[in-house]
Amino acid sequence: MSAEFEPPHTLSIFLSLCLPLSLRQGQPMYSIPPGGFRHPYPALAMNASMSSLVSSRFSPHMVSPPPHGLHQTGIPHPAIVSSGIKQEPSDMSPSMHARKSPVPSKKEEDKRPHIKKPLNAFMLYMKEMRAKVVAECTLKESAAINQILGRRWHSLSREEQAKYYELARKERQLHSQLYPGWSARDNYGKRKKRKRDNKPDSKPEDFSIRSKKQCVQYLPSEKMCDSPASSHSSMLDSPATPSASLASPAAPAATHSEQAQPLSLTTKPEGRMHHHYSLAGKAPGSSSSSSSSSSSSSSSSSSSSHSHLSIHGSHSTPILSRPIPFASLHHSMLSPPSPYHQAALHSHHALFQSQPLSLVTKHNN
DNA sequence: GCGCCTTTGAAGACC
DNA sequence: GGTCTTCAAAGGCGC
Repeated sequence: MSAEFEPPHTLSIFLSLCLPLSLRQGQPMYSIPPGGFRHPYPALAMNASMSSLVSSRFSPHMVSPPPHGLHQTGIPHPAIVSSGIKQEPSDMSPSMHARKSPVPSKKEEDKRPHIKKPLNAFMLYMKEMRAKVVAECTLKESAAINQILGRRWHSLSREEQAKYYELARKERQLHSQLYPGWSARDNYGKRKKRKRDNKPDSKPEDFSIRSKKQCVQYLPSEKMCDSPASSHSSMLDSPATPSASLASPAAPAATHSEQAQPLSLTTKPEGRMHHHYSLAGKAPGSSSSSSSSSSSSSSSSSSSSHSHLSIHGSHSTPILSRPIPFASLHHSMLSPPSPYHQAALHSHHALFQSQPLSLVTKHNN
């Protein structure tokens, strides 16, 4: 029923969640990409200002008042796609009914609309900036674009990042309001992600050797795209090896933010996109990991192309297992994950700028 | 046509 | 509690 087009509670939720947002004050938070925009919460996109507040995750046809439009529940979430992954919710009859049936059969489960995860801050940033980078760099491959965006992300000011953190937080809130029962776990396995190294005969060091292309090498010098390239290049290829920086106790005051912050460090061994350092008591170059340019990712035996940096061992021998994005180094280590920690962050700003390479090592208590 | 690549962040799973 | 894994977006490319 279209009568439910605008569930009051939904609107109020949206308003309470999103309107206070002091995003996009100078510029549109989400520029409209060539292909049209996708709105995260189309049902809530009542007006221009609102729609521009939230990220875009739905195709235009979703944004404009759909003929059959909204689900009976009146809460068509952008994150909803029909069973298949990466599908546009064309005939969407969203989510809610998935949750209505308490014990869905397997068949129903397959039909169950796919409620996507809310975008995190970086994803929101990417969505906004992708087109820009594509235009600037004439790059098309997302892998390359994402590399650039990743570095740009870290070059953002605290305030700028905070905007996205805040938006992401609100998105999560809204998402949870709309889908109280939803869990990220619901989407597990729906992506048919890459096959892990669970092949019985795959050696530990094999999993890093992909027959497919490693990834797109983005050439910084060719374009004005992203100067940081040179910086991280110098940063990570520099004598100051990751281990050196790892050894740095770093961010003494960042006690709070150390929690569960995925640490990343991507190195760019000449000509390669990255390889992974494993510092678990071994030198980066020793044995499995970075000895060759074969982009060996030793990390954990089961780790994928991006496992997290984990610092463990005797609390003094950090292990770097996640590909460490050049610029992300300092961010991961020094910057709080969210605006919630901005205060503390603020005090670290100077350090952040002057000490790009440093890791927060866990000190045993 | 599916999956990988690549990025960061959030959250679930696991130990 | 700490670590690991998966997924979210995106589009070119390999198989």
